[in-house]
Amino acid sequence: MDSSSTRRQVTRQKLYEAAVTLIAEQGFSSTTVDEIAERAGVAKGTVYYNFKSKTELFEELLRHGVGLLTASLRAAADETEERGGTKVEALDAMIRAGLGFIDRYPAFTQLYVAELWRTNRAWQSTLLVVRQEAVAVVETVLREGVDNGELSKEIDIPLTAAALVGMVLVAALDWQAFQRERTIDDVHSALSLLLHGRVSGRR
Amino acid sequence: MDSSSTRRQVTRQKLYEAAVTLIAEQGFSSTTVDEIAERAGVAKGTVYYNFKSKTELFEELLRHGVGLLTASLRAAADETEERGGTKVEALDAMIRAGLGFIDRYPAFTQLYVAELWRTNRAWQSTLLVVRQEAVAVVETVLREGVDNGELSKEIDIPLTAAALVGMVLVAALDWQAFQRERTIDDVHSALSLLLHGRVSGRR
DNA sequence: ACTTTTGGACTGACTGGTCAGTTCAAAAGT
DNA sequence: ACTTTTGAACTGACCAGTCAGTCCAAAAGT
Repeated sequence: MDSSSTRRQVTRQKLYEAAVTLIAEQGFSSTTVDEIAERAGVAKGTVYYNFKSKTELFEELLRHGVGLLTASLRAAADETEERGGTKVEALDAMIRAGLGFIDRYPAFTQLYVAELWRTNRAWQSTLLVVRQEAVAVVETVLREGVDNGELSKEIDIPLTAAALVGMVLVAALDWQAFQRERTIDDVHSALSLLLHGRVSGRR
Repeated sequence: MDSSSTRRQVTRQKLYEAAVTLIAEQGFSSTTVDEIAERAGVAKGTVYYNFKSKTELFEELLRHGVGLLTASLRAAADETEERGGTKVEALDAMIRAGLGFIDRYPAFTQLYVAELWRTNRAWQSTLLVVRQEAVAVVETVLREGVDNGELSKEIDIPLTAAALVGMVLVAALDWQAFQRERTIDDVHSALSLLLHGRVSGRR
């Protein structure tokens, strides 16, 4: 993460890690600052020395995590681009990147989904910005695909982007929570089949 | 349940309605029983006369809501069956039914998604049962479709069911939260296009 | 070399408020 | 007669945020 490994950075990182799992399991409100501090192996005061409030800690956590996700999606898209792949291939690569992210940071994903559609919460505006960054990456690829004729002009870009993201998110969380025995490749090919429209039996 | 007393049922219904919107907005832990009672226009004592605890109220809410959803999905599937429609048509009808449900009970959907993948919570077992009921309806249709050759034998039924449910859920929540101007038909056709594999530009 | 000062990082007991759940006598509803 | 609801007061656990003080390594002073 942050290259300048000052003492402070190390502490913040420990706090992120402690907070993300606790909040994913219990939700924001029923996770106490004492718990976070204890899990991070740090005194409660340290939390407040490093963050203005419990909410601010959480918001920075969100920014941090979504930053990692969008970076990973963009990398997948760019890499396909460089290889001269099609846009559908880019989408496929992004699905895989998304699954990889969720596999590596399941707690973060859980927490993100749980908070995303809540209204009236302190961090709504942060979430909105951060969501748009992630969805925009998918929308861009869809738009390019429509422009070069590879994708149907009929598609509704924002809605399709949302549906694709949702498909990946929910399938992956379900996999993590209820179907642990599957491999990431199982999940990827199930989603790939849907993306390529090969669910109905023709061919 | 106790079909005897109508008065009690009315009170419980008012409490469900109050609780569902408040919890969807704020989450379970930061919603107080006093708030729920006030919004329902009922005394606090009444809450505890009708439910053992705040948690129990919430669990019954979950059961109640998912009951409505599965009933609506099953109705859509059965109706298509009776009309002699194909399985893909049944899936399409279920997507529409799902969207209709989310449109009618957005708060419930929000709350369900927020809680579904949490681990270590009091009501986890309730959620697990209730989730399985809903997903099973989709899995059944997929299985029948594979059996009669209408759907590809390649598909992984549990994963595809999860992905389809996720697609609908997330697209609909996004629609409700961020793209209110769209109609339910916009959303339905975007999802339908995906289901039929007509995203790639061929015809 | 040696003492002293500085300041960033951390500590943990404490405070003030909040909230689930209880109690109960009286009223309302059926 | 009986079930259900009311309303308001009360308890005790719990928790976000505070703050006076500790720790320590490196800089400054002698």
